[in-house]
Amino acid sequence: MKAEGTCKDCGRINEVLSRVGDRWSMLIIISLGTYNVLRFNELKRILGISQRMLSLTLRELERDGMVNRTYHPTIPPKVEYALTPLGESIRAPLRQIGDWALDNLPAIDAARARYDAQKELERESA
Amino acid sequence: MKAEGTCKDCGRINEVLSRVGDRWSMLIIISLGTYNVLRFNELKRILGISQRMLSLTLRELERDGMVNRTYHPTIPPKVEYALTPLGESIRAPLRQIGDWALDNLPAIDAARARYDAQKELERESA
DNA sequence: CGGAATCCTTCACGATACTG
DNA sequence: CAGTATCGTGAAGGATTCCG
Repeated sequence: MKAEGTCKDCGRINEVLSRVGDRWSMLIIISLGTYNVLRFNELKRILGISQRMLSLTLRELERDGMVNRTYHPTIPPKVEYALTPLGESIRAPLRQIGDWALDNLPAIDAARARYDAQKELERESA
Repeated sequence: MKAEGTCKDCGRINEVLSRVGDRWSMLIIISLGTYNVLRFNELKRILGISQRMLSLTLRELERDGMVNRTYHPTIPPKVEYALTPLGESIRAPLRQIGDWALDNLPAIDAARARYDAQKELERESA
């Protein structure tokens, strides 16, 4: 039972947001946006991601049409990854969130400090 | 070992993005943005979320200063949740992603269909 | 009504080893 | 080099029960 009471596309939108909000997908998109083209092990080294997760995440991104995979049948083999136009197009809204995060991290940290201090007081008075 | 090779704030930004990308956090923010004020069980009913996850997620959002919790010591008790200004402020960038998702869902679906069909062909030829 | 505590299952993820 | 396959663990999340 899903019960998306808000709107009927919320499920799909959330699906996309989950993909974007996913740790590795986002970092891969950012990296490819920055370097344009990267090989498998370059991404692996840059992100500090396990082979397994990199392989899985890249496959998802490729399937969703966000990333282009180019296989060069040389020896040793060489595989290059780049953003598709679709992948490029998500960078702008992604940056919006990133900018918001940067702008509001201090506020979030302050809120957390307040919250934790308050809870601490409540616990002492018990 | 975290190894954020991209930028030093990437860890924190990703933290925020994970919160936003999280299924329930996002849906709660959207719901509170739509209805302004909601009680615990109203949110529960609207979202089809378990008590446990709703409680945990609301606490996180409150701690981060995104959501305001108001306790009315009546009988029976009544607790109301609403967005703080900080919570309100994330709605705009969130909408950007939502709009992107809506606009590009057909492209994503098409890409998936292409990908799956291609993989199917490859498997047949084996 | 609005939670907190407990239990239990699933699975996301990393580490490791193997292959073309 | 660029993966796939397998295994083990911790954490996420639902169901249930109890409490102020």
